[in-house]
Amino acid sequence: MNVAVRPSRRKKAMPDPAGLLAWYDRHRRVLPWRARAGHKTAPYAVWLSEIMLQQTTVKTVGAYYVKFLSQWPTVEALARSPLDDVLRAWAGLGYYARARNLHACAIAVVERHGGEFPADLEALRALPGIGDYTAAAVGAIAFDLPAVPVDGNVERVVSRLFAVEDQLPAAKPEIKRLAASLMPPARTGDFAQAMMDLGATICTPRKPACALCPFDSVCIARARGDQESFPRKAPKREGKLRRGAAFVVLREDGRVLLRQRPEKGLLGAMTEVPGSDWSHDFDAATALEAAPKLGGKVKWRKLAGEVTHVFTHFPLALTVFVAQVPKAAAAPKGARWVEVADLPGEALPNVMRKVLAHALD
DNA sequence: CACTCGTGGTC
DNA sequence: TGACCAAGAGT
Repeated sequence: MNVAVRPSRRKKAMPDPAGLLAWYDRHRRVLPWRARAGHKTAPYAVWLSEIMLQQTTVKTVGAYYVKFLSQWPTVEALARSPLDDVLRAWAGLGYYARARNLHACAIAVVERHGGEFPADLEALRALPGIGDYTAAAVGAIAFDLPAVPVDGNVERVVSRLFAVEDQLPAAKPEIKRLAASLMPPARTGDFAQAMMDLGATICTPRKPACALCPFDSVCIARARGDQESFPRKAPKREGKLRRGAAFVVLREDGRVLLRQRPEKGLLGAMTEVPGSDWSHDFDAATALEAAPKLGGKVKWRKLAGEVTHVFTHFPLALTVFVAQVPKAAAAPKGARWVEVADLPGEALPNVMRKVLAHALD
């Protein structure tokens, strides 16, 4: 049998990870959690950065990362700290289950692993808040384990390199296989960060800078000229508007009434002003039925306009009511009075900061 | 698999 | 200006 392959039908050369590593050595970004070339960031710091970077931009994470590392220099310190302190420091960063899992993970690392992150993918994957991506990222970046983390950047790079036609998320297994096929025999941590830097700076969602890409000559989508069409994605449907009421109670001594949200679910365990449920059929005419009970007669003033906010899966419009109460007014069960000057330090999600700004302006 | 879960920046 | 996107995990 003739096994010769004619040049015209020869497959394109495979992407060479060594070329990517050489590109990385010249163009790697300087980031707060990234050690200088040839050095390793401590596993705790790698883990902290990876949790914060989940679905969150590098720019946004920067200040939070520095603050956390300063306030909790070790995993033991974080594990010892009350969850509420962690939530206050996390306020504004979003996806608050990450903060709850971060704290739970710190405790688990102390209890299960003596305060040292395990250099083992399965053990990492078993910790709270660590999924496939983060286990591979910490394993590779902190320990150079043979693992390829696949995030949105890597999905984009790989789907273009190989022109993966299947839509996300169905294409994830294939993209993971293809990504793993590129893994170099060493420097897996640098390779992981190189793929992400490439996706963030060259292989961008729109107008990728292909001429500067180390994979330029081997990228199938680039050869076809339809790079921007990858990765293919299923259209996502939009959430319906929900409405609700928020109640800002201002006591004569300059304090505001706050309470805690339920531990799970939307904005779980975070602080809020009292309010109604948020629903599609909210009726502003009966909104005051949800007002906090303060004893005696309370005169509610409905503010003009609404506070709007957009969550990932639905937009929200809140009608804000304000009331002034005497200094002697007691807080309802589960609520507490907080000085206006102390509001910045509270575990208030941004939607609640918008409400307070609207009411206290 | 489909859905929940925040926020800020970009074009 | 609204839709998309950002180092995803849990259920």
